[in-house]
Amino acid sequence: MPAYTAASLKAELNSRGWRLTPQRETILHVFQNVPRGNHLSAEELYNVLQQRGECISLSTIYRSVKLMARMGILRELELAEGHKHYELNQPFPNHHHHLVCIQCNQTIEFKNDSILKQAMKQVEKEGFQLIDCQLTIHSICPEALRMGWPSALPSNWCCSKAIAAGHSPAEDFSTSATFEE
Amino acid sequence: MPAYTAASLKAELNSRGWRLTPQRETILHVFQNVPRGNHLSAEELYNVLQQRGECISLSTIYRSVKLMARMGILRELELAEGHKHYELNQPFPNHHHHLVCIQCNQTIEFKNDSILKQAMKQVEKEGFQLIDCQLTIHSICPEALRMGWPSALPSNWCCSKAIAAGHSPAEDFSTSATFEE
DNA sequence: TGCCTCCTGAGATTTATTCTGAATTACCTA
DNA sequence: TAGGTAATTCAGAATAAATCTCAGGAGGCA
Repeated sequence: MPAYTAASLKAELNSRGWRLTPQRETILHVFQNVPRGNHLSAEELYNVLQQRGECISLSTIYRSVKLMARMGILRELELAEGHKHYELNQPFPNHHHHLVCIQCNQTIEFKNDSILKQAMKQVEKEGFQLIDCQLTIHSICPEALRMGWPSALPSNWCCSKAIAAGHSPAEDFSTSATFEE
Repeated sequence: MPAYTAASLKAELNSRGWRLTPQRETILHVFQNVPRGNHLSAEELYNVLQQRGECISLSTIYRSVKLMARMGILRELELAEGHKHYELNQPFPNHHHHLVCIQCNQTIEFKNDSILKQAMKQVEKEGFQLIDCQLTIHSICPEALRMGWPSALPSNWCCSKAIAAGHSPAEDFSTSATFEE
């Protein structure tokens, strides 16, 4: 899981019989410049690209993102309900896991090297080859608990922290994807 | 995460303002009698129930299964592509995690108590309340590797082990759900 | 440079999941 | 134990994420 450049992406693709296209390069570039802790869905990625004047069709985005996940370049996350998110699959020391509130979708990243180690041990034992490992913790955030979760809360209730962080189930994620460039 | 009886399920539901219905009881009963290592999708659960002469509508199944996942009775698994699977959320010593081949969807369950411990530590640190924690390892199985994954394989190729175990992407899971009763 | 594939884009299509509204029923209280 | 109330169910329609199709375009290798 190295930090890909155009050249190394091309090498990796070609070695598997696939091709480097401007679209694939652009998509990887977006993920490499998303602020830490921000994951993008296919639709969000589409919007980000449109805002930058780069138009890549949704089909291509879905195809590219899935391809890169299979290659181990991206990881496919299942955090919020209803759609997948993607982020760079980073090696130690940036490899991390997710703690999610199932009420408001608020997500906290955390690092724990021993988890990756244990996954590698398990994979080796079975003779498999590791692509990615994700520990996802489903839980309830403190604010929801204080509000009397679950009986007192409507199913779309969202805590203030989650709204501030852009994790609200109702909110459009596309605008939260700013860049560090 | 106790072993639920009708009475304890009722108590748990009522304490949250929800009701015990025959449908919910039946659904829980099915999960309690599925052979170990078998997860069911909503559709598969529907078929299993039909085969047993119990007819519960798909809407109800989706709603019940989601409700029980929120309660921590079931866990929602994202193993194969395209749809979710559910299984009982079991406490130590039956709590387990999944190793998945992303080529053929073959799934291996494994136990590792330290993962749950570390998740609990993390949850406590953030003041959250644990519902479930899942370590999902995405990887490539030995047979796919021997066959020259990924370049030499069509995207729907499935290894023999996975077909035998009913993990084939193309296969209908519904018939594999037999009971121990 | 040219050929052979693979890749892209636009839009139709698929399919898991949710929504809707009327009828039913579980639970609480008297 | 009966009755009121609000949750729940069912059937089918609706939604939306993701995939498929196919014609035109372009990357990679000889």
